[in-house]
Amino acid sequence: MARILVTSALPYINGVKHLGNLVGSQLPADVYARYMRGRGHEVMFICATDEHGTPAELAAAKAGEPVADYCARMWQVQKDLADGFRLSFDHFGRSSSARNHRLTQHMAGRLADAGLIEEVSERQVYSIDDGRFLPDRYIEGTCPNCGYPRARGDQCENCTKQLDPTDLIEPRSAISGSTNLEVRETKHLYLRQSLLRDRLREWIDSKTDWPVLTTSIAHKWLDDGEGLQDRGITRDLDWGIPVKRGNVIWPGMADKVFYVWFDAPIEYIAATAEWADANGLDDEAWERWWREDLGAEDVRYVEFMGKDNVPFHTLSFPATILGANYDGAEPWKLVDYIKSFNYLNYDGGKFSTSQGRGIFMDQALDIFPSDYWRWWLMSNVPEGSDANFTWDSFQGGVNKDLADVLGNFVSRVTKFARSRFGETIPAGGDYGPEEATVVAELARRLAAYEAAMEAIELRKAAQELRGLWVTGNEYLQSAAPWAAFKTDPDRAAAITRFAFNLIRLYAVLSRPFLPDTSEKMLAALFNPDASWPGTLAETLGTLAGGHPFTVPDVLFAKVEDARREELEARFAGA
RNA sequence: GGGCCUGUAGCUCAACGGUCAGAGCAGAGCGCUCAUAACGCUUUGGUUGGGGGUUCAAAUCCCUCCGGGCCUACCA
Repeated sequence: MARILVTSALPYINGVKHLGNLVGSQLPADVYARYMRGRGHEVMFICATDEHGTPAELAAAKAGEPVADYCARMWQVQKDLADGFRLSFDHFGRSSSARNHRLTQHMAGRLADAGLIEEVSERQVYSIDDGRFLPDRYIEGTCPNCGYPRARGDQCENCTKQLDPTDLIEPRSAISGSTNLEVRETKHLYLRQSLLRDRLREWIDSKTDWPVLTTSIAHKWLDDGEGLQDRGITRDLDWGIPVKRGNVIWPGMADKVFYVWFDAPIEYIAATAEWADANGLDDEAWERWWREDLGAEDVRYVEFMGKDNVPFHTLSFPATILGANYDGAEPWKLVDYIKSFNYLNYDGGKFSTSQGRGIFMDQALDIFPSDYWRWWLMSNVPEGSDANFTWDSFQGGVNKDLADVLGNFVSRVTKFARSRFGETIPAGGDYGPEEATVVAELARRLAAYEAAMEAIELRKAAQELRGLWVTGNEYLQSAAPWAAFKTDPDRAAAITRFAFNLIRLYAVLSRPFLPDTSEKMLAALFNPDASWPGTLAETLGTLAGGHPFTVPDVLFAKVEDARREELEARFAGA
């Protein structure tokens, strides 16, 4: 039994996430975690809300709430949606937790001890009316290059020129519109990750099996311009983790907090500690996942994220991990595999929160059960390139794959059996050469499915899973128990029994993708053994004659054309 | 500007130097009647974006041109 640590990129706290966010980290991570649990491995699956930073403060202000209250409320909203999509986190934490405060401060202290922290004095724009420093992109003004009146302080969206906030003509606060701005001197801590450049490169170069998307982004950052740049890890904000060096005051850093991108990945570790706390366990329970000197030497750590997150996970966070072990005293676990994803578009354009374009997690669950979404999203997950959601494609995937191939298989088997033999699986007859042929075919496809899941090639895995379902329909057509019933009832009984065992097999194999449906299928069989198959010949004998069953309700309702058209219109956007 | 990815059947994708370039959907025909008018079988359809090169052999490697996407470091 292996031990597998799985983390999903942390969803940001400022509102309900859309399907593009879901498909790029939480959902694939869940499918992988469920698969590994199904194989009998010990899995720790961690996620949390990412709660700090300027957008959280602004969202709270807009909602008229104290930021702590806002975050607590939004955490619950996101938790409920995660439950709705059946995301099987062992713990869904919060980056604002006491655990993360302590651990982030501890890590910063270790990095300072290692000589990897530098104090840098810089000039930042301060908005007097807003009472806060403004990140570059929260300053608007006229572009000095093209005259676009709504250029942002980091870049002009119109002419794409990179800007410095001080370049802007008539700069104003993007928050309040105030022009009462001034440049102030402020001191910040920088993580000197440039000093770790060679070690990071060596480490990344050793990961020859990582997705190209992951390594190419990492290399880009290592080699671009003058190479890996040091990064500021503190901010002048109220909401966040106070800057401390371990548990002591950091001179000159009062009233500052750590940068959200410094504390967010550390929350992976802290959330595991939160998990231990929530379950009444001691520190050893979480340390054995994260500390190579305390039991984590055999852990395989896999991270899931969208491509925008890759630089932080390939460079900054590893720099923190490596730096914190400068003296060999704290060997924290480095990631073993980074699965990164491209973006999901909505009908040819980007999902957009501000324009109300696309589908958000809460809306999705109001429209269709989570398994419908899980299936379409995973069988179209943007692995190789950006993918595109259309209602037409969604309708096709649900109707053909789920309703026709899988759902109808369960329906035809259970209804045939009930009408001919009653509500117990028929005894009589034996499996013959036809079943042996199907077992061989299933074995081939199962091996391909397992290989794809091990390699985290999820589109391919979904295809192989569908192929396994198809094999059931092929078998029924060829064995034709309805015909055999008239001449050789024992033969019909054997075919039917075999088909019931296929239903059980499909329930087990489909569980990572379709947890609710899997449960319904097993329930219709009165919850037989649901362990992953060893040998197929053996596993297809699990259900014997006399075992009771019921005909389940239709597993997947078809998406009608009228329904699709209605949804297309409703989600067309502003 | 620079870097990376990408262009294969009407659509979505696979094939990672080696048998006639494959699959799902869509289209056509046949079969079955257990089933959500579901399922199965057969079949139409491609000068692999264009051009050049390397090789016994190229969708695959190299060069070039054309198209699409992403990233480019203080939003997270």
